[in-house]
Amino acid sequence: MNRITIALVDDHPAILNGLQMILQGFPDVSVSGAWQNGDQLLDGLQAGAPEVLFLDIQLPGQDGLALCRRVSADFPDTRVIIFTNVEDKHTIRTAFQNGAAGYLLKTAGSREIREAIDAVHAGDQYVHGELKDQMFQQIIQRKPSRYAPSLTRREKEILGFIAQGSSNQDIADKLSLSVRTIENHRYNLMQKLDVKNTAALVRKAMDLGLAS
Amino acid sequence: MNRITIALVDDHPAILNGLQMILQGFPDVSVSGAWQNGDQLLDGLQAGAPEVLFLDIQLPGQDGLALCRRVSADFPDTRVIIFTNVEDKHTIRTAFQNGAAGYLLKTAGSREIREAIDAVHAGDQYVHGELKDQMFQQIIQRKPSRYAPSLTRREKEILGFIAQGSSNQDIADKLSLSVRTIENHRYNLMQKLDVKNTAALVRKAMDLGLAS
DNA sequence: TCATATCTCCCGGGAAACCATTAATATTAC
DNA sequence: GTAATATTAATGGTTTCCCGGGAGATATGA
Repeated sequence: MNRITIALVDDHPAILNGLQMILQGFPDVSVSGAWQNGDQLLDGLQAGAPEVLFLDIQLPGQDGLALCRRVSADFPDTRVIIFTNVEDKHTIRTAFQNGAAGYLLKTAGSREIREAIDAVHAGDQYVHGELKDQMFQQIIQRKPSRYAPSLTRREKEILGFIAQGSSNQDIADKLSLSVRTIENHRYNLMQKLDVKNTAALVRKAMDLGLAS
Repeated sequence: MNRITIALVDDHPAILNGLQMILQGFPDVSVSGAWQNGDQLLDGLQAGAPEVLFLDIQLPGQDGLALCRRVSADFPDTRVIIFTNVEDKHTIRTAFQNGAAGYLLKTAGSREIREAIDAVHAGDQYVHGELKDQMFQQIIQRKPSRYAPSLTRREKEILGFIAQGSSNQDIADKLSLSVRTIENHRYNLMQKLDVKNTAALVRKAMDLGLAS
């Protein structure tokens, strides 16, 4: 019988081992490689590409998504499952755009790993149920992400105006405040959200669900 | 043994009958009402509220979501499952904001109906898997809106950098171009998107799906 | 009530973005 | 191979934002 060949990439040896352990529990699966970074992966693939590749995208000094793209392009028969803790919309979207076939959070258990392997091996897309739930919750109750810093009422209000494209002067007029005050709030907002200009502020506010 | 009391509202007799048929297949469930519009529902509830209510929100001449809100407020012990074909984000969001406990598409089979009943009866939220999948697909394959003006390759590239929070200088360095050139592209972008500052540019780009 | 957080407003200088136009090259497309 | 579009870049002036500090007023809550 043909066993499904699987390879793994993760910079944490513990996770690499843990995942390997789970996979060894599947009789029809054989692990053909377990690497800790992109270079090892690319080397290893020369010796033969696996049918399924578990890829962490938070690798030190490397862009895991670019790696995914490269592997998908160079080894079209290899189905890549992103195996990570990253769960923001943008990363997920980019992953699939870069050729990923599946997306699993590291909270996944043996059962979900099994489902993911079977799905992608059959040519389907697989998405972790937990992830779908989270996305759904984000859609239905536009609540700020739990990673969002807490903003004061005034700050939220002003952030809303900024995200709508109002200038400081506009906001000052609308709220009957001094432009200086708005400038200051804006400055504080950038501090709290850890960004250095308006573009990044708007972007991050939207990503975190702080602006509609 | 206490059977779960369930009532139904749908303006199509066929669906009403079909759903009732499925529910009769569950031994621990008893259908306490089957109505064709909101008025009948409100009358019927006077005689005793069910534990679970299947509610279509496309009722002739009535706002099904408002009905959902009213029932949820007046009969807090009744768990409402929206049973409909409507699957747009806004409707779904409003449904849950109006007190819905579950959301099922009419494509649901006996098994999903069973799951939905059990989930909401246990106090959990239930969302049709098909719906979650569709929402997820919307998120990951975001194509530019058809209302988006056409941007040149360079413009898209630069818009991407701007949305990430890069300054003109940053972008100029990365692309080995003059800051003047970037300024110019940025200006053209604002013209094309009809906005007057960076904040609005980023916002609009995201709304139109031009920036990930 | 007293402390802490928030909101308001100020200064001032430097940096960046905004605006409108022109124009020389590249690239495509027909 | 010419016409249309895209890309690059410039001028030069205007406006807005960015930054970091301080300081009084006003809530809010333990």
